[in-house]
Amino acid sequence: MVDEVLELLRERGHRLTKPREAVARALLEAEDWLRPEQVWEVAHHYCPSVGLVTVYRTLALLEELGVARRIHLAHGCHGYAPAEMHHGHHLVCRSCNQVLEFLGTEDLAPLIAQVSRRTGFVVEEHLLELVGRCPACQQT
Amino acid sequence: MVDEVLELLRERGHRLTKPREAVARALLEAEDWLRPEQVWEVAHHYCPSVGLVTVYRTLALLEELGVARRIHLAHGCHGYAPAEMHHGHHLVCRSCNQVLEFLGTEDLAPLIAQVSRRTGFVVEEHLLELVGRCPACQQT
DNA sequence: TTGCCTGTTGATATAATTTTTCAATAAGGA
DNA sequence: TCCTTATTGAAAAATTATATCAACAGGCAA
Repeated sequence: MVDEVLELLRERGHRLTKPREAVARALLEAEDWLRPEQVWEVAHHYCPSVGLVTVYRTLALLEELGVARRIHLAHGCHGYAPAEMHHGHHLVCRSCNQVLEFLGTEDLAPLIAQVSRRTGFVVEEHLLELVGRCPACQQT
Repeated sequence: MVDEVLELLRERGHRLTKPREAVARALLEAEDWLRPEQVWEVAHHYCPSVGLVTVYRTLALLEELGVARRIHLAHGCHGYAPAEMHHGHHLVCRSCNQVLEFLGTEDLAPLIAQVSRRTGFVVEEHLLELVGRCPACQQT
């Protein structure tokens, strides 16, 4: 899994380094999306010397390679999820900020095709965020 | 238009102030979404003394009232659009960052209803972002 | 294996954006 | 008009992300 990413890096002419491996590993083993700083905490475990700056750089690189996906959060900072995990969309609770993934990408295909036809855009990815209140937070 | 917002503010127990009116006016007359600083520039025109901090506070308040909608942009900062304008979604060009609005909310209604039923979430708003390349940027 | 070239890194500084603090101000009811 | 208190604006602080640059290390060639 991580190996495939490292292989991809090499193919594209990037060097294989410990920091990059650590960041890739941290992201890929995530159960959920992580904020850059959280990625850093985990990556740190694999490569103690890794700096936060490199985490940012590597996440951007992984996004470019299609391995990571950037998520836009309600409160302004960014999160990243492994790309294959994020073929679903997310559901954010406005109160407790929990994020639930749900599937349903195929429902959007016709819409995307239509938009693409009308605007000339090549749509490379999409993000559907539903914001609301989870069952627990509705009771407040 | 602005009057309705002011009325809504009063109904909810908020005070009617020049800065709030200026921010509401700036946002409502926008052709497109604006970043907080852009809102400030326009609001400034209606209330020269208004500070950027108040713009942030008022935008948050307007969002709470359902008058403004927060938009999550690719590069991390936020933008706001009048709520009624933003019943469409947006299409972001990865290269030049231009944002196009497009309609199609009704297509999502069944999906939202289904998710709501399955998860127990009350979905209050949604955001669909398509990211890709605009016709001009495809040629690079 | 050794050495070299150059892509990468990490620390620091910097930038950009948003939030907090708090004294002064002004809205709106009495 | 007066009083209470929500609201404001300026400055400071916090947060998040990026730029700079000398030191380092990956990987190819010899």
